[in-house]
Amino acid sequence: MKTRRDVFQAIADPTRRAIIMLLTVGALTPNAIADHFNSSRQAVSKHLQILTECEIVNQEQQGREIHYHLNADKMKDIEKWLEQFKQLLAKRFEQLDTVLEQLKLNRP
Amino acid sequence: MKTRRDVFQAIADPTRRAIIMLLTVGALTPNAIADHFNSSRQAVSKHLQILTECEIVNQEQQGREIHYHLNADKMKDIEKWLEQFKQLLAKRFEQLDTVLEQLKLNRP
DNA sequence: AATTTGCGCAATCAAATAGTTGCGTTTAAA
DNA sequence: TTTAAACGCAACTATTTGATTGCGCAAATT
Repeated sequence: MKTRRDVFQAIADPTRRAIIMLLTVGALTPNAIADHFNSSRQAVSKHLQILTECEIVNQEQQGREIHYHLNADKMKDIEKWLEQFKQLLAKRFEQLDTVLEQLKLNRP
Repeated sequence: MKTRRDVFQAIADPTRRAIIMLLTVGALTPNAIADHFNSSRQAVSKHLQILTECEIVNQEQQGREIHYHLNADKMKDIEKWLEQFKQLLAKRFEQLDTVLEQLKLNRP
């Protein structure tokens, strides 16, 4: 398995989903984030690293602290995919409609 | 990590996302699905197993063939989460708006 | 009846993940 | 200046994942 770094990978983990939610409110440091969970700082740090690689999060150094900002725009990738899916599904139902329509026409 | 079986896990893999897309058009057998990719039947079968456990897909036995149907409803779980996220984000901007509003009021 | 086809299942393997522990570095506080 | 806090990074472990191979069973085909 090649290491994938995309939004879908990012949100696959429940802790990361929680971190994303946390960061919607505002930028936080790894310690601040870890305080909200039962996770250790290092564990959070690893997730932040992945989220950074997925470009869902940016770092901002402030003195000895690093503030992690959410890049909410990246979440649109999920929306885009969902939209594609829904369009395909709609088309499928259109086809079904066509079939049903034809059945109606052929009725005696 | 306890094995999670949720929609987020299901869509984390690109092959599984492709399978989901394929199944929007209609139910297919593992072999039929495998024909659309460079994946082997067994590899596809494993993904189908996961998708089944995630309840994104249902099996329907027809003789010696098994047709895999998409349970499109399950995809709403993703939408729900995205919606939650967007609401949180909106609230954040509301707060920002309040702050900006106050800054304006304090202007000379 | 013999063969082929479609499939699940188990065993196996390499790579990735999630997590921990233990550094070292830089910045801030005493 | 010494000490403490906030990190990143590397090493290490257990667990999961994605994929392959080979087997066996049941349903079609011949």
